[in-house]
Amino acid sequence: MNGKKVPETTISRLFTYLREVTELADLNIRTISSSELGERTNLSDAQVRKDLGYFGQFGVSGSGYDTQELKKALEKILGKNKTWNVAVVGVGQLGSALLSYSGFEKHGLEIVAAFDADPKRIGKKVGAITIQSVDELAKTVDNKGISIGIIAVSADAAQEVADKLTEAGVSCILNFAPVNLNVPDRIKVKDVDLSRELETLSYFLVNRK
Amino acid sequence: MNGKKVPETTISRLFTYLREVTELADLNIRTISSSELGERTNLSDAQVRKDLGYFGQFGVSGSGYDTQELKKALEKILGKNKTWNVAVVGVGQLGSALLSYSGFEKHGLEIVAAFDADPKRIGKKVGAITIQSVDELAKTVDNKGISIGIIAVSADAAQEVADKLTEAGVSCILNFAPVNLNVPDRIKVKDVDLSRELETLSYFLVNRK
DNA sequence: CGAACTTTGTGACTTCTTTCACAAATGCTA
DNA sequence: TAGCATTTGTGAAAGAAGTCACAAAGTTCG
Repeated sequence: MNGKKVPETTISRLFTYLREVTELADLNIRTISSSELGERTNLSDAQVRKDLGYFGQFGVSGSGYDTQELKKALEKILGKNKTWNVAVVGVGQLGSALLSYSGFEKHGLEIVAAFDADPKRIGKKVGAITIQSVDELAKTVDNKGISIGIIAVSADAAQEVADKLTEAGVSCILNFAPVNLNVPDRIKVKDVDLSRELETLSYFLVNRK
Repeated sequence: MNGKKVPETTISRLFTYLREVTELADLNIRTISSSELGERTNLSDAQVRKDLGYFGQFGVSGSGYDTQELKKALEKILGKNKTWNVAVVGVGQLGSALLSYSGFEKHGLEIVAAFDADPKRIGKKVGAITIQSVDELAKTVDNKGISIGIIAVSADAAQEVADKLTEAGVSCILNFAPVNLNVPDRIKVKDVDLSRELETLSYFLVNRK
């Protein structure tokens, strides 16, 4: 990788490139040009080349990119070969759904702990995970080497949970609560807010021609 | 609204302003300055003023914004006072969850139809909705005045569903499938891709200092 | 081997978004 | 009412992201 800051949108597109080259590699297609890859992902050829250019030179003039090689390079860049431990805080409707969601593994994330404040829930099991009291959060994050915390509590409680996760030492927070969390810069917060998406749709409907 | 194009990020922030002023108005706080509002939403005062500036002049020099007024203005801008009819296509795990998700109403969206390709599912009821064959999509979209289609099918089938929704005449598509949909410009597509969010987290973990 | 063709990698340019900074407007106090 | 303090609204400047366009590198084929 050269020195320049990589836009987050680039990272996001890298995953779509990875999907495509994986498919192509499986079909035994050996090479693909930036323009073909762009066509398949609805992006311009220049965009594809620029995005890849942040991380090195993967292509060959005249023939394009080797699908196998590009696949491997992207997997490495994107950390697809690593796994991370995850804690879910809040085991209500959403939290429970996340605990039984099978998609995490596929992305190298493993839920290894779950916390709730409600005494009625503490001690119960969801799959292989026993719900713990939030008081045990710091200890467990440390013991189990948890680097990602998922906030699946109500908006009211979210900041408090974020503080606890921060103090416990996680690196990332995936926040499902519709609030702006205040955390130190070193912590990456990713907001997932279906409400916001829905709201944006309705704005579009009101203001379309 | 003046003539300039409004960035989508501005729209998104408008919703956070609305949340704040709603809370403030409920607490009987009469006015708020752009800097206070910025502090509460982790944004700069200039950003707040610029965002609001796209839609008119809502503030008063020297004292700031009237919370009640700003709330009403934002609700109007954002279409909070309207409702829209929604169709869900694909009634698997995700589709079923969406059908029983209570959050849509709160945002002025009402699910009025559900479709699936699987004959075993057609005719069954989920809540008040009877699952229909996708063959009836066009007719139903027209009859019920559906303007939003939600794609909750597998990646393979998503483009085909998008084509059908487009032809049927919806204005927006909320896409839960991890693919890039090709649709005409007049149609607004909103991708919701939890996988992508998760993947981005793992990139961050790999590349943090 | 050489000419014609393809495709990359990357600076320059353009467009979009955010921040700065200040005149103008209003509120507050004596 | 005068003067000081706030705060808005908005052009201008800065910064970020995306597009263009072309030299350089590599491929293909007679």
